[in-house]
Amino acid sequence: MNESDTSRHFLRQWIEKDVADGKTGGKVVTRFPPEPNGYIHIGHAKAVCVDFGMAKLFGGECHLRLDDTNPTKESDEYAENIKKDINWLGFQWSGEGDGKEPGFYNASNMFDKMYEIAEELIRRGQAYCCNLTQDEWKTYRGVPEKPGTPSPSRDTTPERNLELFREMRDGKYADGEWCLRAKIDMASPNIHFRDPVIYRIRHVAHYHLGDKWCVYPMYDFAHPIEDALEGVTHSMCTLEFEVHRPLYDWVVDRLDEMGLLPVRNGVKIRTQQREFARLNITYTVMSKRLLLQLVTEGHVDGWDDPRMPTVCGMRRRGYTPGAIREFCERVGVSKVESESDPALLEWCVREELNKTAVRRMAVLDPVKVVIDNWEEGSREVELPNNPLDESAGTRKIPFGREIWIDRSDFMEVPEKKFFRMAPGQEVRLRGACIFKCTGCVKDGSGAVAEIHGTWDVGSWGGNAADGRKVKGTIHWVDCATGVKAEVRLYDRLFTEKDPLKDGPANFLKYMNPDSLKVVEGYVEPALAAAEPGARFQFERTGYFVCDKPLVFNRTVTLKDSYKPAN
RNA sequence: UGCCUCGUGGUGUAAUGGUAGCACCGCAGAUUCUGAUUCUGCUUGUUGGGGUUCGAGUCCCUGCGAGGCAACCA
Repeated sequence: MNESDTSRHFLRQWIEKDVADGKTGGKVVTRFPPEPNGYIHIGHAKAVCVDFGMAKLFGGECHLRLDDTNPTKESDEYAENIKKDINWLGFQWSGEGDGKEPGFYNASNMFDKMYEIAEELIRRGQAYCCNLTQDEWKTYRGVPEKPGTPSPSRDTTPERNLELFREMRDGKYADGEWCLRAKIDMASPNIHFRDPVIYRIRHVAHYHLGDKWCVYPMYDFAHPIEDALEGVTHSMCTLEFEVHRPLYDWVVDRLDEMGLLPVRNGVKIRTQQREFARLNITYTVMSKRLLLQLVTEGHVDGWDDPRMPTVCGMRRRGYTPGAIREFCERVGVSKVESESDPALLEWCVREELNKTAVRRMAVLDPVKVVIDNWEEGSREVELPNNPLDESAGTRKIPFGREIWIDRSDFMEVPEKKFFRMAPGQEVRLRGACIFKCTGCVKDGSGAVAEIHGTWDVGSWGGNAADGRKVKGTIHWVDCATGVKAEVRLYDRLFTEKDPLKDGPANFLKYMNPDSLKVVEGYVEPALAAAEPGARFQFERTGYFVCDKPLVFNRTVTLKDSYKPAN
């Protein structure tokens, strides 16, 4: 799918019109503005695809901006990993940048400017310092149905406000003692217009600027300034910010009055915000807070646990950047809050891996088969690395008298339409020969310990000399040369479609106890050389990625239309 | 309840006043040395009621339902 085929969703039409109307000054500029307070997940990946995707579609640029205006939760570890994950997804920020790195910005690098703008607002009588406590303010702000009450400080003179604000900046006051409010409209039905806080005191070191500041701007003040001053034309965010848009526009209006809006090719660039629905996926949670809880309480092995919906987790699970992008493309962009089916994600990754992943044989639940009429020694089977891609070549696999097969490929008493191994029934051993089971021996507990049978000596390579058909083909690993490997079988993290149905405090009870099964199996010799990150299809089983030598993580199973007869 | 937003098959998404389409899921069949892939076919939909119009998923009114906002978080 190329750009021109992508959906003409409402954001795209919005930008198209602005371009046609000449509002962009010849360049569409978007931005992806994560707060470095956690790892990005598949939900952010959708935003990344939208923000970077729209810029690319219109030949513009997308800035990566770390929205680091709240020092209490942010860190460099998060910042670095966010950059790594975006790159891995296949995107590169571009544009001028606010330092050495093109396209890269920190909101915090604009703190000086924001502070100046705040002072200017004070001078113009559009902001004032307020020392109401948060509890008091609740009462003053009131409820949406009725107008609020003005703060007693609302009419302080600009001179006095300037003095107070500078004292705030200089550390004269404790956290929460004073704050700076925009002076807008205490009667507005939109709560965000009732004199919102735009600066608060935080005696906390910033991960990036150290203790340079003890006052920090609020999102509603900082974000439009960042967008406007960076020359962003189209600022896309999620639905919950819709109510903030009038405030966003208010700030941009003030910048306009101050003559601070940038001009490109003679066109004044006025940033605009639009909102789209965030991505939700059933059987998982997407909130950073809850993901953090899973990590810190040890319910998973870390942010990159392959069961996590984080980008780094999905990477370890074996998902490809292309599959994730395809998924984001296919779920589309709209304003309807919806829940996507994980089946679509799985389809996307199978779709890609089917074309690209190298085939190997692995037996995950081994039981031994002895070929009683086998001559001594071993032979070699040659199989394509990928039957869909001749250029992938072939490999040779040793085959001998004793092989492992999967326990589920044998039934002592076969049900109808069981095309695999069963006494008296012929089955093809993939690439090798036709085999007829003669019986099995059992251990003390009654479990099958060893299967016996004979091979059709005229069928080497897999086809019978007389041309008779064999319905079933199963995979195998040669006992003499097969290699032991650890395989992690992952399943969905939650058993409930909506793990939050009883509220975020109770989601843990819906965790899937079988979300991880570790098994030891045998894999064909070629897999001993697999390097971390290499992806394979284990034939008839699923797609797997090498986590470390001889350890494989299951990305997704193969589709399986075999249904056991009740 | 004040304001804002949104309702199209099971799920996601098109149709921008003119034949309700696509994809995933599901089901059935064909092919197959992976019960995979591939191919073919099928089931299922415009939130209710009024109105405007030759014609309404689309425009208007009114119900109903869902979500958001009321942090010195983003």
